Amino acid sequence: MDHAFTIGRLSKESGVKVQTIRYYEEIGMMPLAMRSEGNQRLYGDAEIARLKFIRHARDLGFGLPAIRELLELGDAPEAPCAHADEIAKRQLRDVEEKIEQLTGLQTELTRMVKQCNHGQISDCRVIEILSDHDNCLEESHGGRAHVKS
Amino acid sequence: MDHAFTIGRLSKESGVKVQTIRYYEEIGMMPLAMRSEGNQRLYGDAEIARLKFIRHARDLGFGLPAIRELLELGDAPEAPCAHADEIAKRQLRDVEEKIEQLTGLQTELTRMVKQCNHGQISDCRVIEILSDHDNCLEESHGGRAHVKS
DNA sequence: GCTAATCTCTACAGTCTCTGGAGCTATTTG
DNA sequence: CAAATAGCTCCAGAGACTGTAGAGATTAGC
Repeated sequence: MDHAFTIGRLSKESGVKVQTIRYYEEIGMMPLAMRSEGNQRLYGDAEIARLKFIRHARDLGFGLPAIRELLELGDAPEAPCAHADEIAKRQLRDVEEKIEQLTGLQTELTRMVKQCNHGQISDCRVIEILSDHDNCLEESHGGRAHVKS
Repeated sequence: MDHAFTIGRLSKESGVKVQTIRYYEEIGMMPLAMRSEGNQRLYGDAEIARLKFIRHARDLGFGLPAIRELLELGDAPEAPCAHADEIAKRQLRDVEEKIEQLTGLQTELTRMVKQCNHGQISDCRVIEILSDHDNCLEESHGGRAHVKS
């Protein structure tokens, strides 16, 4: 935990590319790293965890602004609750919604895999099924849960 | 079912923006549309279903390459199941993994919201939850979610 | 100690997936 | 039939990377 390492090692440990790490630093998702005598970035274990977190959250479909908020919850655990609570609640709603939708897809994919028993996919109904799910379409907040808006 | 309609109606019915539909055509996610005398694209019901499917899958965090694969399952209904089965299983694994991670995050966020009601978030473990997931050796394929909110 | 291989640095161009605008044409409707 | 609406193509830009070039830093082998 003591000896710092450079960006290449951080990249390997976290699974985030070197360029991406520098990009995250640039946009403030990662703190400004200490520098060595020769101007190379130096990191510790905390950065590995942070990057793994970002990577997973990205994989789960969160946008960087959302992830930034989640990171803030961890960065300032002593902060007054009002704001954090609001963020946590909003993220929680988002997460619950994602789970719900994914569970629906899981069901359909499972059925499909079952139906697909080494024959032909003559009645593969993924498209039908997913496109007929009108109920989960009109979502409150304009559909895609992402940045922007 | 018979009368064709133009892109605006398709957009409304599917919930996908006009520009995005044209973009999908450009990159081959949607077939080249027939054109009217005046060069306007004409569509039928099949396109509505296809676009709804794409939209849902995007909302769920699938990348276009993955969606393309899923669409192929429906486009080639006479194809032998082997490959399709494999794709479906892979997507299913991906979905299950996401659900698992999201559930962990959900638990943590719920806990935080609860704690918030009583004072402060003394130990926020959001990062830990999502950063400790080493077992899921990041896999490429199409899981990437580029949706941002 | 010197050199070659291997990072790392900055800066900037390009990709992917949309999204929006300008300027013009087609269609609908009052 | 003119105005409003919708569509067309082409182009720019945003978000989140990804890759490349050229120069400096670090390390490993001799």
